[in-house]
Amino acid sequence: MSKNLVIVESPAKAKTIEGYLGKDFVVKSSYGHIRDLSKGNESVNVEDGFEPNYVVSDDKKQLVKELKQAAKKAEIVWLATDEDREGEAISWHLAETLQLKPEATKRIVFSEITKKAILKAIERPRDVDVNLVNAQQARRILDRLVGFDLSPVLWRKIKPGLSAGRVQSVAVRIIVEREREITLFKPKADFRVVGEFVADKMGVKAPLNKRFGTEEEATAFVNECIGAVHTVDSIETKPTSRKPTAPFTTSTLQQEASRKLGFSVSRTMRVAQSLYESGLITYMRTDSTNLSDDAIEQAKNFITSAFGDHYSNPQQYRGKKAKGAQEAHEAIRPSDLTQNATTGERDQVRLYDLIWKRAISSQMANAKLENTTAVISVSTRPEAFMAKGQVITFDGFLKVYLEGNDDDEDKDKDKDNRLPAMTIGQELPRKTIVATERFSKHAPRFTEASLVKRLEELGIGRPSTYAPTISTVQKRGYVEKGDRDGTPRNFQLITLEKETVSISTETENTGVERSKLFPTDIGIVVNDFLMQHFDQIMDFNFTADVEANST
DNA sequence: CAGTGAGCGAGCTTCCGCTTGACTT
Repeated sequence: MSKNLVIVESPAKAKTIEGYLGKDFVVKSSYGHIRDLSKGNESVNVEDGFEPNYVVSDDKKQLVKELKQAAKKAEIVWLATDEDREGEAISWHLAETLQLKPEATKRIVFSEITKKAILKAIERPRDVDVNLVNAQQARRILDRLVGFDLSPVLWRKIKPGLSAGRVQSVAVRIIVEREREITLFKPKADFRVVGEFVADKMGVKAPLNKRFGTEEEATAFVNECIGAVHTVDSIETKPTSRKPTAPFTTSTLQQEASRKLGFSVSRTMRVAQSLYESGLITYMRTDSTNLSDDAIEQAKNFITSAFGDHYSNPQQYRGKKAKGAQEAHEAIRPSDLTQNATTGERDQVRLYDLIWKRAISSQMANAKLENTTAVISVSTRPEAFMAKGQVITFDGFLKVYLEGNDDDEDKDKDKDNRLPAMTIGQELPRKTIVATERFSKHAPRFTEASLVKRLEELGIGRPSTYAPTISTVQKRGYVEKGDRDGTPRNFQLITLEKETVSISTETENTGVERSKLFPTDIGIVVNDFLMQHFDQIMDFNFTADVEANST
């Protein structure tokens, strides 16, 4: 029989690690938590120091029995659950439930699944960290008390089957408040002027450096451009650069799969899970952007041989951690970075492609660009047109990957857009000057993925709960994902062409929404009720502090 | 006399966070 039993949280991880450790080690999985608070009111004794009552859940009874037997046969049990608050608690629950002997029990941690990291962890065992376990218990107990005290109030006052909780109720609040903001929003119009000139036989479009608040001012400007001479006053070229983005965490993967592939957050997680179980990617529930040394080295070799030395820029992404991040795992990356594609189901192929590109590009050089601004004057007015061009002088990471953008107007930000040749003092023939009435836009409604982003910024929820939280608020009927057709809106166009000014009214479609989150009537009623009577629990900081203070 | 409807009581719902399958649709 084996001398050593190692217990980890995930069975896929167990399989990998067993391969690293050899025949003296058996590696088993706890499949997450093995115990939880009991179901009823006796689960927390509020009268007696909030004493929790834990039970092994029915679907874990068989597993606990097996682990107990395995532990009995082993000389040493290694508790190798994740290096975070929940992982520490799982180790403690295992020690209690399996009745492990302290002298034959060791706690080890590692945040990457490489042979080197595992062997190093085995050399440096420690004890279970009681403070971290207590932090987890406080978090668990508080979530139970909040959820199970508030929800019944909603059953009595509003409707049976409703729910409230530290995380979900704040998620609903965010959606409701954004909707109110949008309802109250009054669009403001201004006039933006664009001139089109001819240089080197090419058309150059250049926006004016001033916007006009009223149609009168805009019309006056366009009128005064009749017969004006347009001269190139200055040309300035500035080098800039763009940095690649960090490899994926759960939340950035969900956002990018939503933008680029149109996936819901649950679809992203389902597909990522299947890639993980096939051994193709690292763990998909993580808040860390760290890469293992092995992965960085592998990326460096791949990039150097595929694109050349100057495309490689090995680096670790630190410093912009999400609030409350615990970094028990690596970033999400391909297990083998030299494998640039996978086969199989279409969703898996596409998500793998995204993960590979993001990980590889994170280890590539900055892109170098040159931004050129030509100032084109108007002889009759003090304002000037600003023609902007951009040339990519070295593509760097852009060769592989460019992060998506939530804002449609920024779409061309990274395109090559070269200005035609011009010289200072040159007079440019003018084709047209057009002043267009533009309306300001309200803050966008949330998508599933942008709500996850917001929750993460606020430090609310964890990688394993973003997708379930999004589905809970929809299942309860607080929030609906839906589309809205736009409504037509008129706007004015003032055009100067061939020294003649014309004014026309055009129509645009505004307010089109696709796959956005809308609060329902019941969502609004529940939110307002909770805000009125339990405002402390609805506070963003309260709910985030529960997570932050316990680490 | 049998079926109907009003009224009453009992039992249920619910949290967050860690993991996969085992179930339907």
